[in-house]
Amino acid sequence: MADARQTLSRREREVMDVLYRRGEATVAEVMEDLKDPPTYSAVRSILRVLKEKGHITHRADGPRYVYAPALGRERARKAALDHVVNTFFDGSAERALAALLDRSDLDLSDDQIHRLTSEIRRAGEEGR
Amino acid sequence: MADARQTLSRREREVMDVLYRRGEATVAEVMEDLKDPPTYSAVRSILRVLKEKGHITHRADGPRYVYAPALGRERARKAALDHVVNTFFDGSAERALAALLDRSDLDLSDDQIHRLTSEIRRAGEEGR
DNA sequence: TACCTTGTGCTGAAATTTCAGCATCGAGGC
DNA sequence: GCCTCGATGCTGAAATTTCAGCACAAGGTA
Repeated sequence: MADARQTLSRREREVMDVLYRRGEATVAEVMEDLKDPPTYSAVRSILRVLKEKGHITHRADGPRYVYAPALGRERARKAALDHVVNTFFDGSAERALAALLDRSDLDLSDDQIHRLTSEIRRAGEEGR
Repeated sequence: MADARQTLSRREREVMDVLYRRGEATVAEVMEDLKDPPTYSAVRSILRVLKEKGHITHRADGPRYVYAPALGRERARKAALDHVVNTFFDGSAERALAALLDRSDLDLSDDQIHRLTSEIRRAGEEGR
């Protein structure tokens, strides 16, 4: 669902971002990654709410819980890209591509260039 | 600022997204674009808060106000892309690129393929 | 002029979010 | 066996967000 993210509060979003970045995380790990972390209890509280809302799942790892996003990373990636493309690039994936290519940290090796080039070509030929 | 977005509440974010999408908008236009809009007053209230926080500016267009993001679209685009790349693609612009190329709505013409190919090549050669 | 429409400024309260504290439970060391 | 550490479940209150209403101003029109 594309707007699952939309319904999240500020803290909830921050926590979800951590989970997406790490894949899964304990409460302590979430706290580490929050730029201005509240208490342990507060983080747990937010995780509980997220669990209730169905945005995350948790499994027991020995004595503690490990939390992970309920939505697969693939779908989340697509949703996030969609949102950015629609909001900031007039829905044009091409423009988003161009902006990505402009990033200063994009250091492409010859191999990568080759691979991307053929991917672009393939996408074009398939008429997708 | 990359985390300007982070400090926004849910509604505030929704409104900011509308403004980024449209470039600028009146209160009525913002309402149109909100998927589940509250009253006119409520929207205005949020805009006032956003203005106080410095996230938006407004200019008078005849009898009414037209609101626009304070941060230029270019910077906002970069920040948004950065965030997505860092959160969902392990900081790898290449992976984000690949995901973008995978989008079903990316229907590249030969010209576009050509242009993108040379852009990628240029980026690689420049060692950026 | 009187009136209607459409906008703004401001206020306060409902609803939600955010947070911390307390009680409890299990594992491991002494 | 007992105690401590580190975890969870739960509760309630502070803080913020969200929202709607009211008063007022400007422009257009009969």
